[in-house]
Amino acid sequence: MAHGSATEWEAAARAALKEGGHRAGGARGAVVSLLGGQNCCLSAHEISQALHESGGDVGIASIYRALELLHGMGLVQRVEFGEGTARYEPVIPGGEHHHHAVCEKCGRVTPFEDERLERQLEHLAGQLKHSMRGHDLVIRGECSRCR
Amino acid sequence: MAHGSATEWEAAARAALKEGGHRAGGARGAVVSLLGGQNCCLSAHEISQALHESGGDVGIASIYRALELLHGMGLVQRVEFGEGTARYEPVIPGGEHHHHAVCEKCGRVTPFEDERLERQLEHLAGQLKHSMRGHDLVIRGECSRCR
DNA sequence: GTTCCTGCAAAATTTTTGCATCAGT
DNA sequence: ACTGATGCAAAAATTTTGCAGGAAC
Repeated sequence: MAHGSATEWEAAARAALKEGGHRAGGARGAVVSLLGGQNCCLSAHEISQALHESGGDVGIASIYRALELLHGMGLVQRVEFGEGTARYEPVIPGGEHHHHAVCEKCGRVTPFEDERLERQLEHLAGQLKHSMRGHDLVIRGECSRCR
Repeated sequence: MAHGSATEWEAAARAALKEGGHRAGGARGAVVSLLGGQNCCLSAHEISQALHESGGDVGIASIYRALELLHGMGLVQRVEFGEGTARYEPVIPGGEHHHHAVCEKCGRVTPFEDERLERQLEHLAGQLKHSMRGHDLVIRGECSRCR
């Protein structure tokens, strides 16, 4: 079973891009590298900032375009925590998933995973006769530190 | 156990507003009435349109303000399906929850609920030492019609 | 009469698009 | 060279805020 490490994702993403006839130099490659070294979600603005700090000079539009492409290929997942900005994180298709607990007080995001939950979601999707290309679960409340 | 009907929600919402010293005439009352007759989620724009069609004349800013207040009181839940716009739906605090399966092809939203899932989420939040004021689950895929 | 609410308009954000230029194969 | 990618700037869309007038109590 796939373990889903960040580096593995980068390799998978580059392979999938090449497979689809897409180049991965310049801006798109920078986004893939950055996301590959990331285990949780980033906003477009955070990606832009991180790349600038690494010396790269990437237009925000290219970041959105790269994310849109990767999202369409199922390589990144888009999540939204109610801040008005979307966040993106790497996902290996068929690999393991993780979910997010968001603190409404301090904004901290705690990722977690649970195999039983995954199985249950498969089961529920089956009951609805709905295919499941992905899913996203957010628990909102107060984190262990703020309580 | 609460059954969570729409009308019940409207009564609960009006009571909670009065309790909190908030008025519910004009724009805010119109939003509460509309949401009360709704079993699933609406965007701010859809609310605005629906109210205009009912002859009401409600500023979009007041809709956002009403939703913000209701959200802060835990009476509406904010969900986001990756369209770039937020959607809002009535929730009775402590009442039953429902979740959403979104079709990536036709956009149709299928609400569903599952008691076992709720219990499992409680359990997971406990493990994380995270309180759970609310949660939101979206399954993305293709609906029964599109498959 | 006082306090809160509302609508309009302007502003702030986030995301998308057009287009000329540049880079990868 | 050819095709696709990039960056800039402008546009579009969504959400928030300021403020003067109006409604509720």
